[in-house]
Amino acid sequence: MKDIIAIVGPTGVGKTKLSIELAKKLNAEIISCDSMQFYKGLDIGTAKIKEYEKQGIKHHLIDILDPKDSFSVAEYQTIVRNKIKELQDKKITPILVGGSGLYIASVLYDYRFLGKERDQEYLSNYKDYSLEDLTNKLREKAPKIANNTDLKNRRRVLRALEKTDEDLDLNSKKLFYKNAIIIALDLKRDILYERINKRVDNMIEEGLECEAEKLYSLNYESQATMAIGYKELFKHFEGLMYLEDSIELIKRNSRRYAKRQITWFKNKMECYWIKVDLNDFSKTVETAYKYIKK
RNA sequence: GGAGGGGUAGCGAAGAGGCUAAACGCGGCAGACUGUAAAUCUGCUCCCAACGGGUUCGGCGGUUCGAAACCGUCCCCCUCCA
Repeated sequence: MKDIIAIVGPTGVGKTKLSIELAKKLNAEIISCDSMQFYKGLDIGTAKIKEYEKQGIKHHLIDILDPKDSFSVAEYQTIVRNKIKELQDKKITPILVGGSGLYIASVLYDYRFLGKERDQEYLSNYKDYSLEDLTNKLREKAPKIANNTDLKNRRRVLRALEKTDEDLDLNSKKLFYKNAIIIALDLKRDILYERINKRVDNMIEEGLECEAEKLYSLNYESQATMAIGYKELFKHFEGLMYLEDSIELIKRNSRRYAKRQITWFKNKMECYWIKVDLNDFSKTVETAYKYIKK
């Protein structure tokens, strides 16, 4: 029997549904691993679970942040590991559910955040530097780190500039929890994409535009405002785009996101993959349950 | 019937004699990613036994050392006039 369960997969496969079904069978509570569901007010666009859908199952790490707050994986790791301990002490099985690969990996694997954290002020010094300038600077300052950095990625190069050699000595291949299981949900690509498209239409019907407008009116630039489903509508609010085009963009970005998620789970984590049975979801639940009991 | 505009890879769209298997965007695929991660970034996408070869830019026929680009002709589409 596994004592920590993670349910991962691309957006729109049915992670939430499976997590509830499993939690009902186990003495379990759910910990969200969704980098956007942390934020209050981002409900429709992040497909946040609704109160009645929870069916009495306790959820953690949802609505813990204000949309203008910033957050980091390192903080997340600490909070969640503490939360896991707390639940286990109470003999409750934690089920981690979400699609934010790095966040999940940071908890489940032996990720260590030893160096300096990101420093917005420091980074702003380099605002006007070209990528080339930045790479040269990095090569000069820390050649070892430069060799381990994607030098075509401006954001990475910037971050690398504030890294220390401690960051190089990282061991993340090992599971942090020995008895954890990662279940990854999957669907045939075209079916997944179709579902994603439909889900976006539903979100619009449920009032995503209104929700986005509220976020927009805060007039903040933060991690939350980069969420898919919101940033595209902002373009419409700014008069740069027709509503229909914004909606299409949301669909496109969601599809691309799903694809990136699949790449991550396939290559960065060791998962038990389950093809979701859309006609008979109980079969999917059964399969997952079997893996957990092993 | 007359006058214009146009037909380019899965789609949209550049290209107007050699540097073009053909920009760019979309779509698709693969990948990277340890402190912004729903972010950020990279590669591939005509066909093949593929560091080489084969077939392309509506059809056919020309001009030329050389054409997607020039000429003729035919087919199709759009706009306007009758």
